[in-house]
Amino acid sequence: MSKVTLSDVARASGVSVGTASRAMTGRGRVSADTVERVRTVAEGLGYEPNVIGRALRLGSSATIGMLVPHLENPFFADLIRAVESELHRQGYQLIIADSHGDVAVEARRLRLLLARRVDGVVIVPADVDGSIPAVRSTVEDVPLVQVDRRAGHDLADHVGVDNGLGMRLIARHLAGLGAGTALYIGGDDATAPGRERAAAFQRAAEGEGMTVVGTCRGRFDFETGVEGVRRSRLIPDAIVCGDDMIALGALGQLQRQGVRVPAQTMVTGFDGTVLATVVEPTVTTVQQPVADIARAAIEALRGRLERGTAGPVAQQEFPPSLRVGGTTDPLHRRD
Amino acid sequence: MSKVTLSDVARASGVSVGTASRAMTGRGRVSADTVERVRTVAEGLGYEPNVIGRALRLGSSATIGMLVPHLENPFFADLIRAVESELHRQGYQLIIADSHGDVAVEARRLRLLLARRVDGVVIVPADVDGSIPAVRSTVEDVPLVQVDRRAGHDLADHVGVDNGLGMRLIARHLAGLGAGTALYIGGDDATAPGRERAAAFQRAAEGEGMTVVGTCRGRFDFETGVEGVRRSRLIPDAIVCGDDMIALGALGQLQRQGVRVPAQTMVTGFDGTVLATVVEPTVTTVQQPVADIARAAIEALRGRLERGTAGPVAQQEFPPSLRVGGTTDPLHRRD
DNA sequence: TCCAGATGCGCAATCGATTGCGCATCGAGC
DNA sequence: GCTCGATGCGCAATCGATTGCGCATCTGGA
Repeated sequence: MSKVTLSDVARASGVSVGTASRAMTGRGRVSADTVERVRTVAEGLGYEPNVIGRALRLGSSATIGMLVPHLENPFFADLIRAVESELHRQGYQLIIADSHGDVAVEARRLRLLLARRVDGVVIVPADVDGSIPAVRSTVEDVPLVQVDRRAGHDLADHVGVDNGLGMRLIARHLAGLGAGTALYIGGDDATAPGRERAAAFQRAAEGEGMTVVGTCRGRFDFETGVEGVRRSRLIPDAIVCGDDMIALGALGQLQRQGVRVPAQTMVTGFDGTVLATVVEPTVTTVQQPVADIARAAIEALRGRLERGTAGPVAQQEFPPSLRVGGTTDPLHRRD
Repeated sequence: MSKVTLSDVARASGVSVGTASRAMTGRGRVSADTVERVRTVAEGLGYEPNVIGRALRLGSSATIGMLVPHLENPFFADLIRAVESELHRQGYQLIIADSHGDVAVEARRLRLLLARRVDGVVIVPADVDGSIPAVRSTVEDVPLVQVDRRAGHDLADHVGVDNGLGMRLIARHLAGLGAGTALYIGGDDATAPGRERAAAFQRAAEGEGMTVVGTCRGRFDFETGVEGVRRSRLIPDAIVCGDDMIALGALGQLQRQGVRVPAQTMVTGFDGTVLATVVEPTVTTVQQPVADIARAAIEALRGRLERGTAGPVAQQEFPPSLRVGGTTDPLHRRD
């Protein structure tokens, strides 16, 4: 079936391989007659061009590699989905790999992607510092764009969300509901969003006259949320979390401890994943503009593909929006 | 960097390309001396073999393609992770693709994987009937193993979970807690697990003397769980769900309607994903032996890689286990 | 009728790695 | 000293598709 090669098509059409190639691609001088004949034969034989052969000759594979730290994080699944649909619109394919949040694995996967001659790389770096060498060496060879997270500072193009705005939206919302004290549970300094969101909420809270009564930082996962609540002596007016996974962990632990949400304390997440909608009460969160981010990332990649990998590093941040859920519902605020 | 080719290495080592190749692979007759010299030079130049060139020559790429219907379903993320780690242990790479549950997309993605000359395919077919043509034509060209879901019946190797046992575990557990009536909310007949689990629970419930007072079938997602609860007039002793996503939807809707779980009704899921642990109460579920399934799938694939794609179709089912959570906690059964 | 230019197509090189074949060299045995 | 076998390595073909070059044919204009 898929073992039909161009030379089979050529033989069956009575032309040379070169002519058959020209007929299929439409490039070069071939008669309209021949084009039609060859294409008909190709169709009849079920010919599918061998991507490997073409890639070897052209030095490009019409393929982009994408590397994320945790496939099981729904936010990254959303990102992948958005990037994939954007790429397919442009005739590219996507190879997905998972670094398991491990810098060494990440470096290995990057090398494998390069050996596979991907035309470009979309990466969510595992660690803001630890990923620097891998990103730096990759960016010399192939167009690369960082999404969401970032390694180093001006290492390579980056597309993300405006974390400052996101946290201001949260702080304003909470303050508007009368919150005066807040606990922050978020990602640690190993990732750029971890750093930025923590700092951004601190500033935003101050701007709104709220007091941050505690902070807990760890990985972006449920356990961090659970731990953050467990360690906290007092229950503040609001618990602001660095992402939705943490928020779910925190919410669950609060409920286990018999704390009513939003009556006794409010909870917020970040990312706007489906997770925030599957619990009761649903979680107020910051909706990331995933489609915009994906589109901008691909555009940056294509720009470098066409204009060369040199050129100044570009950083883009898209504005998120607030998605209000039951965890900050004023109607149940004090029942 | 990665533009170093074998001929560069050969030139720098003062040998021919052929000898350099033999030195790197270790196959063929080369002196230990030359091997060491060439490898040192290769290392120094940062040589990475070009997978494309090698794949073209060898007709194989040391790569397996994996196609799942919904990347955002944590169960499939678990499966991918398990398959990937098993493959890496054996020196293979994994290309992941998402069919979005669409049979047409699935067929296209399969063709692209074949054009990319993957050595084998691991697939979770989107539809038990609709996926038949795509699976049938793929299985002629390349080793293929179906995981979790299945297309047709004896079309290709399949590795999954013993749905019958899973549902018997659930039924026995619920009956042991005194449940006499149950509502079943699960996947529809578009997937094999959807069919099997529904039928299996029906049988298992009868076996335990329970009455199935209602059934709601749809896609494996949150909405189905929400709908199932919303449509149900009465609240039975237990609500048994076809997977964890449905269970979360059902649980959330119950809580919105003010029904206390497990006090007024119990809820169970299926798959044993992390989802079941992030809500309060945590969900009782059937833990799939994901690692066993992945290992068996790869073993089946390798078997066909070595012994040819012919041979009888093999079907394997692994026994799951019960993971008890708060949704069936007897201590809070009647408070 | 003849020539210039255009058109159609085959030939062969090319991408990078692998491998069968054959030549040259070396050592051992007689 | 000669032969035989083993060993080391280079040559060139090969995988499949693309493309520059050049030959042959055709067309139109003078």
